[in-house]
Amino acid sequence: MPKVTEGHRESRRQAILDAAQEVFLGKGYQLATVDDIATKGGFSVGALYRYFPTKSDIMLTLLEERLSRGPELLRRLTSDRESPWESLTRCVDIFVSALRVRHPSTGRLLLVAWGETLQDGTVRQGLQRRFGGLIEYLASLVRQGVETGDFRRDADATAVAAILVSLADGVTLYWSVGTPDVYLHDMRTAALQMLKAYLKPPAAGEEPST
Amino acid sequence: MPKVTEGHRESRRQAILDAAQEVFLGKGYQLATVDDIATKGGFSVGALYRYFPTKSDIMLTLLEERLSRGPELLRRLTSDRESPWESLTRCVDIFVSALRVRHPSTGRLLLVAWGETLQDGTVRQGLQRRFGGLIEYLASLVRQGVETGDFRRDADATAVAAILVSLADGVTLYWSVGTPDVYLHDMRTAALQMLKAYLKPPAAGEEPST
Amino acid sequence: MPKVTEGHRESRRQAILDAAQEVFLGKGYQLATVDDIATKGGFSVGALYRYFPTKSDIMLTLLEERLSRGPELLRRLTSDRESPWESLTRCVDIFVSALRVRHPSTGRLLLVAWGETLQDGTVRQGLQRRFGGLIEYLASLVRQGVETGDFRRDADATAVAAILVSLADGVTLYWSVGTPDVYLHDMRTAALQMLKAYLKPPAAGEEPST
Amino acid sequence: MPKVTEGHRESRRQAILDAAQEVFLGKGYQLATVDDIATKGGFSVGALYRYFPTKSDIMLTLLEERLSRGPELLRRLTSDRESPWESLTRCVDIFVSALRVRHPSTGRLLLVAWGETLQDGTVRQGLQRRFGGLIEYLASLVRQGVETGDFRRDADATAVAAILVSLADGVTLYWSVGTPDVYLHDMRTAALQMLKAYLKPPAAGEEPST
DNA sequence: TATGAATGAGAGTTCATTCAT
DNA sequence: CATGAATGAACTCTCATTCAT
Repeated sequence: MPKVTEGHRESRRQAILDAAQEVFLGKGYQLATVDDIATKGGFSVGALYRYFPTKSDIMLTLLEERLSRGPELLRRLTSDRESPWESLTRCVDIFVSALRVRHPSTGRLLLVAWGETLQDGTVRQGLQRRFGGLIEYLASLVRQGVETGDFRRDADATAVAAILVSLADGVTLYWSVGTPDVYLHDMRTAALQMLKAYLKPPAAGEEPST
Repeated sequence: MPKVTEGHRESRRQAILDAAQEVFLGKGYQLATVDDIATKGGFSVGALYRYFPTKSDIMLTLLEERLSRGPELLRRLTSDRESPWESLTRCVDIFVSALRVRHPSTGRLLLVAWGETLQDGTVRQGLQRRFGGLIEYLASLVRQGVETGDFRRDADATAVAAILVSLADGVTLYWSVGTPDVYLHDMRTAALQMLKAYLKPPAAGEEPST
Repeated sequence: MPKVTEGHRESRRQAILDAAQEVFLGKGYQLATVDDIATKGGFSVGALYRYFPTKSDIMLTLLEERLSRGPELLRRLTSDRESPWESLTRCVDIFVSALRVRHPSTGRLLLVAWGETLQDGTVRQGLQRRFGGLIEYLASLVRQGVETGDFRRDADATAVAAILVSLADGVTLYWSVGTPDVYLHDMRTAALQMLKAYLKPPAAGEEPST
Repeated sequence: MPKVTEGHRESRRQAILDAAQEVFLGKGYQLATVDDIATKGGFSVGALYRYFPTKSDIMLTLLEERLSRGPELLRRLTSDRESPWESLTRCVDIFVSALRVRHPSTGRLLLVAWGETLQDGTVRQGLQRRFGGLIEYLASLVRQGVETGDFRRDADATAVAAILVSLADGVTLYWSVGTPDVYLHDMRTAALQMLKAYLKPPAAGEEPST
């Protein structure tokens, strides 16, 4: 029977993760010190070490709990009854709104993770698993469209999916870093147009969606 | 007339940059020590500091000399007399072959640079400038195609360019890290097909390029 | 009348000492943590601090209650009516059997205590008091033998006693640490022979004991 | 070709060992901090780490270079042409004078080493090897005396040697800690008398050596 | 000029002790 | 009374940078 409720413990854990994320977003993982995190969160270093055995584990947990959930999240938000094309569109929109308003910090977190990729194999694998998960889902959507006859018969589902994910991550990086000339709205439009032009070639004359 | 010829000095400088790059690619910037670099290159730390005032400057120089040259390189390799579409295709091919055989290490260098983005504003600006340069050139190609009537009239040149560059960088990251399911050849084909379908909507029946 | 019986309190105290001793024997005093002790004993750190004000006090108590009792114990076990020589022999035998079967852990405890000697004056004094107590008793036995004419007249009681105790402690250390070539039985025999040869020089031919 | 002479490097190394020894003697290994050592020696922590990879290595080196040389030292100082009995006497005298005037700090070093015995297997093995070395030499002296007929035929060489070494170490500990009632001179006399009475039983009347 | 030993601030982590529950 | 989460000073070790030789 724990002295402190499980809920308390969990909220504390989240507070640490919040503080850590905030600090990491500011100066990256390597330059962030454990003291920074403790100070930001308003607790002592010792407290932090009751919840995570090493600084690295905090990063890994962040990656697992706040970054790698992407694929399943996307699945949940789109798998209602809608056409594959609508689902794809929704995915793109979810991505854009997540980046812009919903979870802008998650974008920066991805940046932090990429930064650790060379020095920490676990981070690398985490990112790769996330990539795999996203690919898989998007490819399944494309394949579905091919099967229903909505999409061109020779569409390369995996390649398209890989392109979308790579593009999304590339955009995320530049956006997270405040690059000028990254106009999410315009890029969304153009990307969807390209996708549509490829997947649904105009048998008859169709005007592109906005 | 300097005691040591300018040529000698420059070759030494390049040796340092080579050693540094090699080390950075291996463990990232933060974890690489100045001793690592000196050891790898076979010179003393002191020597190193005669050429670069700080460790950070080495990184910055690498970024400037080996990463930011991208735009002008692309320009040089494509601005012969060819159609905008041929140029775009060439750009994609150059990218793929650079990643795969020509300068695979440059891909990893980009990864290193992204990692430093959060902690070093200069690196961030370097990447953004590179982005801007690439965008500008690619957008100009698109605009040219629109003007010549090769491409659809309402094509959003900037958005398409931004998409291509973001995609390229996204692919570079995943590729540099050895992610499975990143098949450059298939992605190249699909991307070109999408691009063509968008820019050159089939007035008549055309088969996609390989 | 205390809420908790004095007996309960005492048994708890002993449980703590037991746990502490076990942990100390394993990794020494400095490396043993208070948590180690609490975990080993199955109680909380807080509980521990209700019985002992500091970690150091546990060590000191162990020293006092389980190490410094040596002299009086020896006294009790030998002061029956027997000749001084028999008493000395008994002392040696008690020592050997204590080391080997009775209280082998006490030997290791002595080792722990010696380790703390440099950093803790109280431990040092405890060991010295113990030394003094043992010396005093053994010397009294020798003196007694001299008075009764059993032992050579010019025997240096204090020196012999100091030799015996130093020897015993030296043996204890090496034995507790599992040193090869420490054969207790052979050493006992040889030591007694030397002692006898010195204290009871053969007026006539006598064969050595054991 | 080293920039700094090998001699310089070695003297620096010794300076570190000296400082470390001094600090260890004062507060033991565990409580001594690396800063203590650096401060005592007048150099920076960093310098220290150029010569020894860890704090523990300093201790180990001290053990190896300043403690484990005992056996060979003893050998060198006694193996001239003299009778086994003279050699044994010399050993005892060397021990006493080393303790008292020659290398009193080595005695304390032994104490430090004993303290680390429980937490560091390498230290333990070092002490055991030293023990073995001493035993071996002393036992060989005894055996020699038996062979030449100087000593009693049934003398147990190993046991006697083990007794002498254990006794010496026991005495060293108590002496190093400033225990009252440890009179080296009297103990030396009594010990030699006991040894002689045992090894050279008076066939004819002999008076004991001083 | 080149060298690499030296510096020392600062990193991650531990743990004796306290105290709200 | 018991608990065990929290504290934070102190520890060992690293590494960018300097500078005597």
